Amino acid sequence: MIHIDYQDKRPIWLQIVNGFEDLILTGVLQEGDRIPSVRSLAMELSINPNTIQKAYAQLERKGYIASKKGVGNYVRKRHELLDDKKEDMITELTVWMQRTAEFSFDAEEMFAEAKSRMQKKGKL
Amino acid sequence: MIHIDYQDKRPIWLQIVNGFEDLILTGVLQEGDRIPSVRSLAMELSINPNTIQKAYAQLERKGYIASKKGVGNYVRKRHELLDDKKEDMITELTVWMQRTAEFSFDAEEMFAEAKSRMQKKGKL
Amino acid sequence: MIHIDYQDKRPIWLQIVNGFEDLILTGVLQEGDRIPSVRSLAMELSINPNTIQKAYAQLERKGYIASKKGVGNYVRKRHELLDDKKEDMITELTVWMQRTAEFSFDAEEMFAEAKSRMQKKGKL
Amino acid sequence: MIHIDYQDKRPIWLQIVNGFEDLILTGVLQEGDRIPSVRSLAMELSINPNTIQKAYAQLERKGYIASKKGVGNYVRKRHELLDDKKEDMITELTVWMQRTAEFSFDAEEMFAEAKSRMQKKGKL
DNA sequence: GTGGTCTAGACCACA
DNA sequence: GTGGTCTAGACCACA
Repeated sequence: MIHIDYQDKRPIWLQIVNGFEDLILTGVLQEGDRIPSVRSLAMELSINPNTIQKAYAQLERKGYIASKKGVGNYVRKRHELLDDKKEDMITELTVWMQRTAEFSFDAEEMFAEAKSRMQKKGKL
Repeated sequence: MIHIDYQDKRPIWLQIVNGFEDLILTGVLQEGDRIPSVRSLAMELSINPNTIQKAYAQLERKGYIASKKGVGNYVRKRHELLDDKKEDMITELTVWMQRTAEFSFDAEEMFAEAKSRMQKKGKL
Repeated sequence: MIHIDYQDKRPIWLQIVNGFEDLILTGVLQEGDRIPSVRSLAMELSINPNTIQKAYAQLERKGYIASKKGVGNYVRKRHELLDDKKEDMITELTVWMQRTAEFSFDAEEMFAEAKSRMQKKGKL
Repeated sequence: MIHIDYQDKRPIWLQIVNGFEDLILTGVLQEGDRIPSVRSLAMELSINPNTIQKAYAQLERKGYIASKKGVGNYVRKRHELLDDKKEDMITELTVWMQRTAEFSFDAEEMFAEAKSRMQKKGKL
């Protein structure tokens, strides 16, 4: 389910957080599903349990999962999470757009260019 | 000229690098201009000279400035740097757009929303 | 593995960078191999950890190694690096050749001479 | 006669040394010619006389010029200098060739490539 | 004075 | 323990 890339600059705990976020937001993991226990995932990925613990704590803080002591960790409702994600991504884009203005770049033109690159990639 | 924010997650040397990049790319600092000496900027910002040194070494590596022992640091030609910056920002946007696709978000709609937020900010 | 020559004009950090470049390009260090930790190499060579740190940062920037906090430094893929090296060496040779032209020397003749000196050395 | 490039990574004194070496070896400056006095060249290039002094001392040490106190600096015989230069360049090439061997590159092929690049440049 | 290198040692995030 | 950042301070070449 989760894959760790040691070349990736992100710390391992963040890769795990982002991995579960994606699985939940894309619907692979559904509301109410149980995710692996700290210890079993630690075994599976050959990683220190502390690192998994840190990732799960973060996921809970962000509202993606709920932990029940002695029972396990469960995926929470997805709809609001998606809205949050969208909101975050719009904020990101707005910051990006402010920078284009700073350097007098044409945001529309760059948006079109990015879109065409997406399509080329899709065709590969 | 340069302002350090200790709340900022970025290390100090990176804030300095980014600060000068902006000053150069926006044209505040022109080709051939001399930037403060390692020691004088260190004094001004109450920062260790080694940290400034690291930032300046990075700026030289990226092609923003030319360092000469016993002389100082000078701003280099700006045109190519701007092209590089634009290219980097398009790449950033393409990555962002790929994520919208992942979650089945509508990139066009979000782009329009970001644009309208920009305009609102401009009116404030 | 690495040897520091205090008579060498190059700074220590550069000697370390060049040392690892050679070990990687010649295949002594293979893709995925772990190189010594900053502290252990510092101890071994009786050098300040900061100096090793600087060398490793440079190696990462050049694409030779990947650094991970709390994990270590690992050798990256070698093929593209070799191509880069070859390209650099051709550029060097081209510059050399331009100088021969400047003084009306015969590059072919000098190339032959260098080759014969190589062979003599090989026989020693 | 001499031109200083502040973008050049070489220190100023070395640029002056290399500048005169070229002028002498290419025959622009002939045996017995007088080169500018320390002070006049310092004035002309807007450079500290100490820097010129250092360059001239180096040139004398290498055998390119002879200084006569209170009279000036004069160019020495050229033939042997040219031979020295050629010898130095062959040594350089031999070192380069040893590195090709280290990485199992084909020196002949690279030599041909460098030559073709020279020709392309010549045609521009 | 100016940039570049290096040591000694501290502190932090990550694992 | 491991890499990354930063301070304090010294020394060197260059100008």
